[in-house]
Amino acid sequence: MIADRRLEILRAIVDDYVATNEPVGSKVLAARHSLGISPATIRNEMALLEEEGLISQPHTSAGRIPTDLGYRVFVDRISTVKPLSAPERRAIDHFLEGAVDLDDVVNRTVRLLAQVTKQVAIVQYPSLSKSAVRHIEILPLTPMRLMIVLITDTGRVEQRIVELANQMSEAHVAKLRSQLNLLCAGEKLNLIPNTLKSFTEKFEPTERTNVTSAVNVILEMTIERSEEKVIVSGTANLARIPSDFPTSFHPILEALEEQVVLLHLLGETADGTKVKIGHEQDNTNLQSTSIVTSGYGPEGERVANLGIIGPTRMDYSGSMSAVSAVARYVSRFLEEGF
Amino acid sequence: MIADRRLEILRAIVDDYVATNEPVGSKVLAARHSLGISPATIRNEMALLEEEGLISQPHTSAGRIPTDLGYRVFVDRISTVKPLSAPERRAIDHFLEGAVDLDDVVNRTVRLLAQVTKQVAIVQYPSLSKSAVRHIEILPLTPMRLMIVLITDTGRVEQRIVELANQMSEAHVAKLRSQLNLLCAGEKLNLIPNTLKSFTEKFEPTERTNVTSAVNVILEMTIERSEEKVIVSGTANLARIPSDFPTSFHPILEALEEQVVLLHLLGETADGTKVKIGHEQDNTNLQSTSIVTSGYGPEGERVANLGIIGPTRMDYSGSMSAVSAVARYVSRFLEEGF
DNA sequence: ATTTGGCACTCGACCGAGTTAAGTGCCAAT
DNA sequence: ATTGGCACTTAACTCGGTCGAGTGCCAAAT
Repeated sequence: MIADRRLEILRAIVDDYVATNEPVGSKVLAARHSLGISPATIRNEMALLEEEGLISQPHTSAGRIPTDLGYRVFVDRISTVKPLSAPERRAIDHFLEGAVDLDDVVNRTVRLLAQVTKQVAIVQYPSLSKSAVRHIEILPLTPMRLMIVLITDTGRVEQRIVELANQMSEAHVAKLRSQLNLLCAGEKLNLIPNTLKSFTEKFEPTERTNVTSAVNVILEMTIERSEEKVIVSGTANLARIPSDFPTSFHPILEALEEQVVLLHLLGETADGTKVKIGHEQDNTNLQSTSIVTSGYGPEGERVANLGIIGPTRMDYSGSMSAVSAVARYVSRFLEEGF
Repeated sequence: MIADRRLEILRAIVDDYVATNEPVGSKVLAARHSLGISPATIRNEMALLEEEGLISQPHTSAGRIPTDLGYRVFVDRISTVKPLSAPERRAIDHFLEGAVDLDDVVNRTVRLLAQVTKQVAIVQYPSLSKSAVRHIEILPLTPMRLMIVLITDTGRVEQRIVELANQMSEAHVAKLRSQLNLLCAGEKLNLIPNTLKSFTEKFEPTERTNVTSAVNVILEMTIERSEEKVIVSGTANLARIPSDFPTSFHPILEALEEQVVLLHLLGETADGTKVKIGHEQDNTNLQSTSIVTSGYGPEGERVANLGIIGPTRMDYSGSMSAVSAVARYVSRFLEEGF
């Protein structure tokens, strides 16, 4: 069990280091924070903290900086929820007013998050697989071509074009449309494959090839896109980081352009705010960054994640508050429908 | 009139400087390029080039680097179309195979462009105002709420939700839908406001308020979004630039996140490949960057721009070839419909 | 009239030695 | 257990000196 005082010192180190980006020594620590304790005592405690692997020295005659483990302890045991400032509060309470569609919601959210946290923000689109079909629209473009539009109850719209093997009359298209909607409307996307299993059997043999092509495309739309979409904002904030640039910079920018990597970073969708620090996350290129995420969506069934990514040396309290506040607000907004 | 030989020297300077990122002096110039001329003569010519403002010295005892004006002359008078390499050629010929919708086309394009040019690529979505309505779909979500989906012939889909003042029956919705499509199908988006001018008059007074709300939303969809969408890829390539980072970096990343700024950078949509070098473009934060753009879209009526942005010190020949090849290819692809 | 080699000059980049300041660990005293 | 004192370590900074790439100019050569 680590003594309380030692934790208090760790907090002071983290605070100072985050603020100044410089290894912090015993003297300044004693001066800046009034811990009624002399530098010498602090030195002793620091030696112990180092033994426990929570802090380390870049070189012999320098101050200490927190290790990943140190940040972890800080996040889990020390950091308190930092209340948001009044302007932040206000921004979060209003940023979605007048949002016009899902794209708009997601865009506003990611921008706000980047602005408030001064980090790179990431927002995942509400996952298709957990949302439900609102409507399927079929439009004949030419007699041999259909456009299929899938609209979900989260307001998302997907469209796809089907090439047909045979001509298809307006009447047949209308029949297909109404049958599809009859079956699928209100159905969760992940259940659609099941719902449509014996769908083609309702049609006469001559129509079947066409219907099958159409159905296949619809299935693709529901499944394939469960590889979800992610958007990013605030990359400019990276330039604030004073780290050793060319080295640490390229991989981060690269990761931010790869949907797959980002989805992996965001991780499992779940309630609550999660923090991944440095090496805790397995992407070797991003081991000096930390990620703060939170699920969002209707109560009980979080449909997607949002979060921020920044240097391990970040303001965890502030970031966590902001991320969870934004997640809460977006959830509420989505629940009410817009 | 500038002598040919002097231009030849300018070309050599540009080539070398782009390749090495180091001011180039008379001696290496004579060595690397076989211009059958001694360093001393080159020095004389360089002095003249400097007088004309095409090159400059960072400090007295350094080599020369091209000025913005120098690059301009290079681009206008010297640079030859650099043929694409075989792999580049091949990549460009196939990158759109199997593209599934407009988003997909734009995404693939921007990524390819970034990859081929090793710069940051920017692609503007085909502009709505110059495309035409394919279909307008109206879906009743609840009796008091409609979803309107607008599909254009470029394959773009926009959706919006309308809150109604009064209930609206299925039959009325159907009437509205068919009337709208009758009038608007095939119509250019920018003509829609005109087309719908006296549209409401076709309806009975009791329906009018609802119809008006719907029409207003449609008008919004056609007009408001003429502020077009732009997407970016290859920001990671910025990290390759060896320039004085923190200074020049932040503003670029910032610009890349601002749709408005990007649209301004892309400039007017027009045929042919255009180059803007350093100060030629008025954004004070981006004066050490150059932009290579080209319009794309169906022959004769280019509907949008695409291009790349990079340091003034860039491979203009290569970039221009790549940008125009990609633009040509995408145009063809869009023309054929996909 | 051009081109060229030679030469003196300039100025940033690089190197090494010396100094400084921050910080530590340990020990003896409180 | 805490503290002040002290010797020790080491990165960062400063400096003078050297080096080398590059220039401009001039007189000789073509």
